[in-house]
Amino acid sequence: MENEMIKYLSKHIDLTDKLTNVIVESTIIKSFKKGTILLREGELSNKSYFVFKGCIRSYMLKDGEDRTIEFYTEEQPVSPLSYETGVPSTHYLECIEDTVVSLSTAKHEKEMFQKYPTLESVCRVIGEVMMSNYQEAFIDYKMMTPEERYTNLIKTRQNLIQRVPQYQLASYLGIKPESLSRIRKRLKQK
Amino acid sequence: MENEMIKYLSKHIDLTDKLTNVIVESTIIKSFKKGTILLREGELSNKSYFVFKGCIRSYMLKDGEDRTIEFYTEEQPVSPLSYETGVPSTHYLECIEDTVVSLSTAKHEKEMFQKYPTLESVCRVIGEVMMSNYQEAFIDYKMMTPEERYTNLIKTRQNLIQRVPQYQLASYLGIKPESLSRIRKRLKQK
DNA sequence: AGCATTTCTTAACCAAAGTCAATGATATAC
DNA sequence: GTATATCATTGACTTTGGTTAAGAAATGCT
Repeated sequence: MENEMIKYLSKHIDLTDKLTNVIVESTIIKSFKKGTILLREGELSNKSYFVFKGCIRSYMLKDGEDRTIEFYTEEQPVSPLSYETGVPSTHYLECIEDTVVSLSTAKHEKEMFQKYPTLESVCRVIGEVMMSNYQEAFIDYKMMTPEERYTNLIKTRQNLIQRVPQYQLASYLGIKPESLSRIRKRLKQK
Repeated sequence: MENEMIKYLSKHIDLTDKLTNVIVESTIIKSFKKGTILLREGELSNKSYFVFKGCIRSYMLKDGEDRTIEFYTEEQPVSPLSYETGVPSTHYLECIEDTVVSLSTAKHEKEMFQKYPTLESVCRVIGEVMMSNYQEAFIDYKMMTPEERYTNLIKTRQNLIQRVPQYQLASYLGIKPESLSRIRKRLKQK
């Protein structure tokens, strides 16, 4: 399991053997059953995750409605906003499949950063890459129509479409389930 | 001018006097005339900016149309995606007013990080806060209708509405100028 | 397996944004 | 200061998504 995490980190920076060991040894692995809520609205989080297997969905309630913010699947890091800012969470984190993650706490992370400054560099770089990805996702969202967003999702995250219920996909795409149904119908006719 | 930058950094972390001095001394200040293009599609950028005065607009061309991604005004940092990733830029950076910025290059930044590791901490923390803000902006965008986005903009960035031409605002809100016109009309009637 | 619940699709109708085209209003250039 | 560009508004019409309600399909539970 840890190997996947090292593989992920290595994509962004050259890890020394020593650092690799430190990471592997201090990694805590946890499993959660489908349906487990990892974080609720109003709660503080001091945990961040790295998904090895399964899927975590982040969503919020607006006007009583469930709106998906993001799906985190294999090899994706999950760091709740309130992890960084200390502000109570506005959104939920839910395992929508049986999920295996590694877990890290803010305290533990801080200690590690002090012991191994290169690790902080790693995290800064990764943070910046995540930031870039996020910016790009936002831009894409803004530039595309719902239909384009759906066809784009088919291209970029084909597996999500199989794994995730339509109504969650719909809210992820910023539309109602009925509209997603219509879009699918429209596309079939082409 | 540098004071504003120190003020901004201090919001996120306690700066030592020494670090403050280092930052002030190594700051390069530049002025650009309205209309100056700082970065073009396809170019690589190794520069990041911090806006003291004026406004930088980032936009891209999609189907020959000019779509605004973001407006950067006083006290906002601007770091092009390609600054981090080394990938040619997909978007433009344009000064839509006479603009004064501080400038930092990737090379200079790297040197500074090696000399002053705390500075890297500062940047990591700021990066994470920016990431949070960005995530939140994205979520807001997804959760709101165009009309809500416009009224929200009035609340949060009133000055933008005065400074920026309607058609740029429209593309920033993800709609056509005609629709923004209609939204404004609708709101007046209330 | 059989029943209940949840999720997905369809249809009719409404509201809002896109499109196209024309007209006013502002800026900008000369 | 006037001519010219650009930008903003308006109107008629189209397209697409939201809403509501119904029924079909899938899933869960005992």
